[in-house]
Order: sequence, then C-alpha cells, then structure tokens
Amino acid sequence: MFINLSTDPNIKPRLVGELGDLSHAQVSSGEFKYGRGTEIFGEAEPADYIYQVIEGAVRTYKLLSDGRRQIGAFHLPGDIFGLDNGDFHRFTAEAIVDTTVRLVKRQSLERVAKSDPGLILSLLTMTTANLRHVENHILLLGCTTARERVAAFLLEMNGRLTSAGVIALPMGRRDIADYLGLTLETVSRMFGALERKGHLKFLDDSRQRQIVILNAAGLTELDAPRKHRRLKRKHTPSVG
Amino acid sequence: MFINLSTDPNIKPRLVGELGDLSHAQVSSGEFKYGRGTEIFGEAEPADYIYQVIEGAVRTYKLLSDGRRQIGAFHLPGDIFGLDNGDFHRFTAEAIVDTTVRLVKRQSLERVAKSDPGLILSLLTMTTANLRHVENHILLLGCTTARERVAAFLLEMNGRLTSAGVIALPMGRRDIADYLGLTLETVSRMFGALERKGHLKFLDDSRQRQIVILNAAGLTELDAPRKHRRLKRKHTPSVG
DNA sequence: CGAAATCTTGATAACGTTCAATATTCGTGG
DNA sequence: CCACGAATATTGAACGTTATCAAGATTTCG
Repeated sequence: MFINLSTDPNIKPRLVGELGDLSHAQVSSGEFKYGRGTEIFGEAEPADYIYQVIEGAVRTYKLLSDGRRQIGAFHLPGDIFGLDNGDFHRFTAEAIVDTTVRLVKRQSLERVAKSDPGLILSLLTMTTANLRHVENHILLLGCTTARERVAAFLLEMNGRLTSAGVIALPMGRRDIADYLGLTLETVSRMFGALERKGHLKFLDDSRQRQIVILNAAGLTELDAPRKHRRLKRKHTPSVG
Repeated sequence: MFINLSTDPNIKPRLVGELGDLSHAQVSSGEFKYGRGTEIFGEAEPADYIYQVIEGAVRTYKLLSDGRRQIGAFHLPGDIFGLDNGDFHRFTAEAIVDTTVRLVKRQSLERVAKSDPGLILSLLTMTTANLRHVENHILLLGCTTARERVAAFLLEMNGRLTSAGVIALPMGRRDIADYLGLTLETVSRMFGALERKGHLKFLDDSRQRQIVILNAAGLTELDAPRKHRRLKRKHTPSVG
C-alpha cells in the first residue's frame, strides 16, 4: 500500500520525530506483527525494509560461529531499526515479546531520496544517532566493571521506558547479559547488590522485571578497583 | 585558503576515494602537522573541521572521569576522522607519531551540502562505514577472550598497514590495550603466546612493533573456554 | 648522556565465569 | 482450566582468565 505520510494523521506524528523530512515523502509502508521470540530479519539477509517498533520490543544482535551472542541494541516503541544503508542487514533482529512493527520498503525510500536531499539528511541524522549509541556502548564494554554496566543499563532504560517511575523490562537476564558482555548470573548478582545498597527496588513482580530506581546518583558512582590511571595530557598542536 | 578539489591534482586523488562527490565541491582546506602525542581536538570541543590523515597515525578515544580510556579507532593515512555530524566532537584525537593531516572546514562542507545531495550521501556513506567498524568492535569487546582480541587486532592491522608483508605498528602496547579493553601486560603476553604458537614472528625491531603474520588462519581460531553456548536457531548466520 | 618511556616476565589476587542446585513462573497442550 | 514441562531467576562454591603489583632490560628522545 502507498501512504502519503504527510496527510495520514495516524502515522505522521509517530514518524516525524525520527524521520524528519520524510514527512512529505511518498513511500510504501505497512504493519506487521511478530510473535515473542521470532526472527524479524537475519544477519546478512537482504535489507529490503527498514522497521519501526509500534508496540513491543526488539533485540538486534550478532553471533559468533560458536554461539556467543552480542546484542547491539534494544528497540522500543518509536525506535527505528534495520537501517543499514546497504544491501544487507548487519544484525539479526528478533521480537523479544509480541511486537508490532511498521515497515517501509527501502527501495521506495531510496527512490525518493534521489531527489530529496532532506530525506538523505534524515537518514544521516538517524545513522549518526545510532553511531553515538554504539560509541557509548564501546566505552561501557571496554572500560567498566559488572556493577557499572548493570547500573548504566538501568539508567538507559530508565530514560527510555519508564512509566510512573517504574521500569518494566521486556527482556530477561540473558538478554541483558548479552547486551552488557556479562553472564546472566553476574547480572542477577549485580541487581541483587544494587538492591541491597538501596539504589533500587523490585516491585513484587513475579520475575523481578519491574524496577524502581531509588538513587540514580548512586548508580552513576564509579567502581573501578584502580584499573588504569592515565592523567597527564599534552596540549601543543604545532603548526606546519 | 580555498582549493577547488576537482582541479587540484595533488589533492583530488587522495580525497576522491573517501569523499566521493566532494570532488567537484569548493571547500576550504589546508594541511597541518601535529607532533607525536599532541592533541588534535578534544572531546566536546566544537567540531569546526573534519580531518584526513596524510601521513602518520591518530588515535581517537573517550575518557571516563577517573582516567579509564577507551580508544575507538586508529586512523592511518587516507582515513578521515572527526566526522561527527554535529556541533561537537564525541572523541578526543591525538597524534600517535608525528602526523600530517588535511583539514576541511565543516562550515564550508555544510554550505556545499545544502545544494549537493551527492555530498550528503558521501557523508552518509562514511558515517555508515564508521558505524560498521564500531559495531564489529562491540562484538569484539563484548564476547571475546584476550587472545582473540589481540589476534583480531593483528588481522585488522594486517589489512590496513602492511607493507611487504610486514606490519609496522605505530602505536604502543598501552594504546593497543586501551583499544581492546585489556591491560598492556595482557597484550604483551598474548603477543608472546601467538609468537610461541608460530602464528607470527617479530622482526628484530627494538620495540617489537614490526610483525609478520605467519599463519592468519591460526589467528582466526576461536578460543572461548565455553562462555555461553547458545545453539538453537532457525537459520544460522554467523561471523567467525 | 641520562631520565623517561617501553616492553617483557613473574607472582599474586580479584573479578567474573562456570557449574550446580533450587524455587518460581510461564505457557502450552491435554 | 489445570497440569506439567520448559523457561526464568536466584544463590552458592570453585575455578580460571585477566588484572594488579613488581622488577628488570632495553630503547627512545630531549
């Protein structure tokens, strides 16, 4: 089906925030539902669509050949994923829970983009936003302790899916672990430690997925034993 | 100074490969030299220029407040860095050795970009290339052992700065460690282990920075003790 | 030339993983 | 709708990989 995004009131508000100048573009678009745990697209598959979460949650990840998994991002309502700017997906995407997505044919986007600098600029803006997230994640994975990672994860989620002060996590400990480069046991232990310190509490939710942050400042405290201590800096750009 | 890149034979060949459609753009450009160890720009500073390495090597990194450092990338001759698509740099950049860079005023790029969709597309292409690199780095930092990281580093460098089969590393063990999320001692030990296994050898270079890969296949061997073993999957894409 | 930086190697320790057991809940099929 | 197997989460104990601390050898470069 073809939808003019600028005239469909149900779609425009959702997409405008992310797609910006796409608002006057004529692109082919549709909705789809994926059951909990099902694959939306696979790594290295042709990237025919880009996706936006309407409802639910999605994980995108890479696998090593021996089964080790690294989740690159969680995608929540409003988020766009599968935007690879190339012919093939670089991640696998799976629905974490029953999920509804909007999909847009990449071909139609590119057709429009040829004559619409604003759309390319929007793609650049979204890609840059991805890049920023991934860059911060590298800092997390390369430098931080288990406690710091779990705390950072909570703060990230706190900013993204809090409703009435409660974080309702759609994903399990295993997913969190694979996002943070830890094991699920370590994630569980760090949650426990943060709870004992009074930085958070669990609501009497059966699976401990409903969390309230009690002390956000406590979560930002650094924790490194003394791993590295580089301090000096030089400042003298010399002119050629 | 203003240079029309499409008519300056000394500049065009270098930039065309990376900047694509910029070749017919009129942008302000110049060259600069930075001494070994000096800062080119700092994190959160205004991003007034984008840079291309002419000669030398550059590291870009983020710091935590207690001094922990994560190097995001090494930039070698031909590479463009500082392309943040925003008003501020997200990394600090330092010359690893005496380095010559070309710099291009961002303002002039943006002026041209307004009327040149091809240039924006080039920016998108370069940003996507950055993204791909960082995504792969996340997989490395989140999932792999020390030996695998050092091996992956060598293979990356092997594809980028090999001359006559010899990798001549411009950076020290500390930089490599901060790139791989390890300590310099561990990097040193892994080099030693790989040498003992016959996968590489050092040239009698005083600082062990000249390396020859003897067995690239040996370097790609996986090494995980048995950290995670997720196996079931419908179809199985994998990066080995 | 000499102080600082770099790299290696060894000994010890710690953080996080691995292995294991339990309790609870989910969700699918009878 | 209940029951039962599978999935999820927590916790404990032991282990292992990598960090930390330390010393020494060599080289760089100011």
